[in-house]
Amino acid sequence: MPSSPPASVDDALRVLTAGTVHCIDADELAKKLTSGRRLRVKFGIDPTASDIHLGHTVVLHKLRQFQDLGHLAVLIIGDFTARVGDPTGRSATRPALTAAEVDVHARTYVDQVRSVLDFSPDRLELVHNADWLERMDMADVLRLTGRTTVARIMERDDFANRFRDGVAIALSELLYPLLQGTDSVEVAADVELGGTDQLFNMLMGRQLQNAADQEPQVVITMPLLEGLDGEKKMSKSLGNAVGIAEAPAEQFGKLMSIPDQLMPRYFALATGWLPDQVEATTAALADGSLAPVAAKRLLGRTVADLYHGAGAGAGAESEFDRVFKAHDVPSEIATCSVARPEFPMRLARLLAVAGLVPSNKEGRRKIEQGGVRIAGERVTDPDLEVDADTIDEQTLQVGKRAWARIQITQ
RNA sequence: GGGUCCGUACCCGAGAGGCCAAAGGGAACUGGCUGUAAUCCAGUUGCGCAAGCUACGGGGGUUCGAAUCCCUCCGGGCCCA
Repeated sequence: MPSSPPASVDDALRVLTAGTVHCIDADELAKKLTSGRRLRVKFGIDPTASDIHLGHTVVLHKLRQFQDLGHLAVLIIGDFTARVGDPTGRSATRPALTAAEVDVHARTYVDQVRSVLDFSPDRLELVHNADWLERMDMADVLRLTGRTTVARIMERDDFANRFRDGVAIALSELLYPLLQGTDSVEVAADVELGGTDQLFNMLMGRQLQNAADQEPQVVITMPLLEGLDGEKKMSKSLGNAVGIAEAPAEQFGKLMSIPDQLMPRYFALATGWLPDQVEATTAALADGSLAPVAAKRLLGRTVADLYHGAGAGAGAESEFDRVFKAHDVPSEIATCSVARPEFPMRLARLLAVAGLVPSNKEGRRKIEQGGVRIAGERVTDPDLEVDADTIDEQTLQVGKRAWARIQITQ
């Protein structure tokens, strides 16, 4: 994936600023790069959830680009801040997590980050912000909170909106930007990366670094990637996310379902590609030399390869064709064992027993809607009863994506 | 401390004693079409084979009948101090 390091500062700048929304500011970044120093590039994550999806990788890929250019990624696990809860984008106070929950999340998180970042010791520093935040006493807190004003904090949209709409804001949430800023001082960050929603917090880092007589960090924000619906930002709770730990076939299929106009965005933000490749692909798509369906397949393969190794994408693609073009059953489907005395049984119920539908009633509905097949043959009678011998070793299908093979026991 | 408002299905949200298994939207699901698990169009969406059962924050009450009225508890918002 990474090419050889660009020779000049200009080349580096071009790569590093590609796809960014803010870079505050570019001149400072150029100066830092010109110094020839290995820059300390901070990225903080709060382990409030453990699954990383493509939305999270947008910033991670940018961080990787810094690493590939010889800089040091300073990955901050926000084990302390996770307990406060980042108010960003929240319309309500985040539920507090226990230290134990945070710890579990942090471990899985780091495991998944390995697939994007370079974990060589000279390219990555991993720290936990509880190491310094937990040690602060009341005097430290007063000193810290004295560095900004209520008006300044309330400028943040999240806070302003919630205040205006009469939604609760916990006092601790107001402190969040200060904590994140403190992290920047502690790790002496040269650059901080984050999503656009982090702009305010990251700028607070500059302010605090100034106060601590440090050279302020360059703040770089990346866009928030839209989810599969193409509307809302990708988030697991909205159900529009592609997890990086998901099976390749799942990733491929999900990516095939994104709206066409979203493809350039995903190429730019979710593939880890360098600007040249992104531009070439996007241009080909625009001038018609790359068909939309081919581009989407390329996207799906690229992402699957990225997280499951080269070849995973091709495998996912052929499986996809098998199931959705040839309407064949998948190469591997779950087997469901049912005891012989249970039969004869209504098919609607069997579907529920096999876990293909949540209830008998739903099974009946699916049959009425023409969504149920036995061994490829559509079933139309919602009251159909099946007996053990005819159903043994047969494949049941509900809709386009759910199968089970029935096996009779005893 | 005082006042006041709110809590409805996966989410948002209407309903203000019976016509309420509960409008509408989102979401999801099924079918048709297709380059796709896209778009578009149509349909479905508590459980039960059924009689029926459970459900509108929890508990209790009024009533022939309660999501709707009363009491109480829990959770939350705002205002005044």
